[in-house]
Amino acid sequence: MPERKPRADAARNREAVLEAADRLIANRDRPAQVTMADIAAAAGVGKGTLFRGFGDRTGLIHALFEARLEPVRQAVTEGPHPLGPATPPRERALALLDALLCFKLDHRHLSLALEEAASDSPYGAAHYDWWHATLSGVLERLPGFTGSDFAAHALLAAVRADLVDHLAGRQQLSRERLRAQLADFAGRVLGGPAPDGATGGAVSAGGAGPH
Amino acid sequence: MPERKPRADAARNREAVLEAADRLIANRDRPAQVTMADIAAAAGVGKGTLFRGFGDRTGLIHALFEARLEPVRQAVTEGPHPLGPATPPRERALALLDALLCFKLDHRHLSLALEEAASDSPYGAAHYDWWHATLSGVLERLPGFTGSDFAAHALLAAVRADLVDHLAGRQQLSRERLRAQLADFAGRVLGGPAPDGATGGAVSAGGAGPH
DNA sequence: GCTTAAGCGGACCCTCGGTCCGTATAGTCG
DNA sequence: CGACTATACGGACCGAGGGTCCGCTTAAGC
Repeated sequence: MPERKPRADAARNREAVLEAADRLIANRDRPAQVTMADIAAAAGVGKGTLFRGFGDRTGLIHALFEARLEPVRQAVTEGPHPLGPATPPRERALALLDALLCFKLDHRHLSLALEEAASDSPYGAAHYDWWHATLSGVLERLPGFTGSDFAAHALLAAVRADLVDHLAGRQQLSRERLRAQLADFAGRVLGGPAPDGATGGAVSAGGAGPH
Repeated sequence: MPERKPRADAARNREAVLEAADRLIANRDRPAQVTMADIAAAAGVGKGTLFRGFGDRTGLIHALFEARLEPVRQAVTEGPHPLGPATPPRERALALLDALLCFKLDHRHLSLALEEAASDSPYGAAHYDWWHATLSGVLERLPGFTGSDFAAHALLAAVRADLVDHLAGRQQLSRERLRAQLADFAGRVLGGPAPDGATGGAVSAGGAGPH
């Protein structure tokens, strides 16, 4: 295959851009306020470099999001107990949702930016499909559970970035309270026995986790 | 109060603009493709008239949405059986969600436009607060139901325009199938007895309803 | 060191939301 | 019915921001 490895300065610049974008988005409170020119300036590169490396604004945000999400994804596909594949379905579904919620709380602005940058809504973005497939697959393994496809969509909708932002930011709902509410809600959807405690999921990298 | 009634031509133009916007949004498949200039041209007025009458793009879409939603709102606040206030909580909650889903299906592009036009996410828009307050209030009357505030948010998230659009449009899920799935999901959240049939809610105006 | 192609960057372009102000007219009063 | 004025019209204009282009720079192989 024609995979050519990029020049050293290109790689360095790519990192600088991602880092600058992350910082800018995290600091301004409306992600739309961060312009491509801002990012280029903050990273110390020209606009051309941004667009050559990422295609367009959506591509840049997407790449950044993907990079930050990677640890969580890893924890889900091959990680240890609560998130990993060995966990029994009910508990794992709750852990997945909790981890996703924590991630969105920890990367509030970035997640928000991703949703509003998505040219055609979050749906159709690769990472959404992945979450949906994963969650849906887990639900399917719950004995007697039906409609797992729609249920997965609906549960994921409950942790959408703008809703999370609205509740945590505008309405000052604390992290713990939010997690508890979500667990309560999800538990009801999954049916079966009430959980005997907090789910405690979430990966440590990037600050995600109970905090 | 200084409520002056508008000049006749102003009122006529206002209607023309709403009508043109509705038509354009419904026909193009990405609402963002419809520009303010397009709408002005289609309505046979100048851009100035648009902005004078509605403030900005968000205001225009909002006004249009509000106008189309009015019948549903009416049916909820003072209408007859399934949607009206006299209905027992569980059934009414299901009817509300079903009506909202039907509305979003019937006004897919408009709802989509509203969500992506909202300067700061759907949350914080007046109509969302109204739906949330209403649904949350209904849930509260369910005996033994807890966390109705969050549950209302989560349930409303399940019928967000872009998700509905994704399922109905991109994934070709039929109207009836979608309604059944939602009813199933919501039923699980509400707990209690399984419903004995379709909820059948939705107002007739504007084409909303079982179809 | 020399060559070369990968990479750089910022001037430039275009679209689109939003503004402004000179002109036209609906509504009113004598 | 004609004059007067507040209201509204509309399109030229503006600024911002995403995205492009091309002459210059420089890393990397020989």
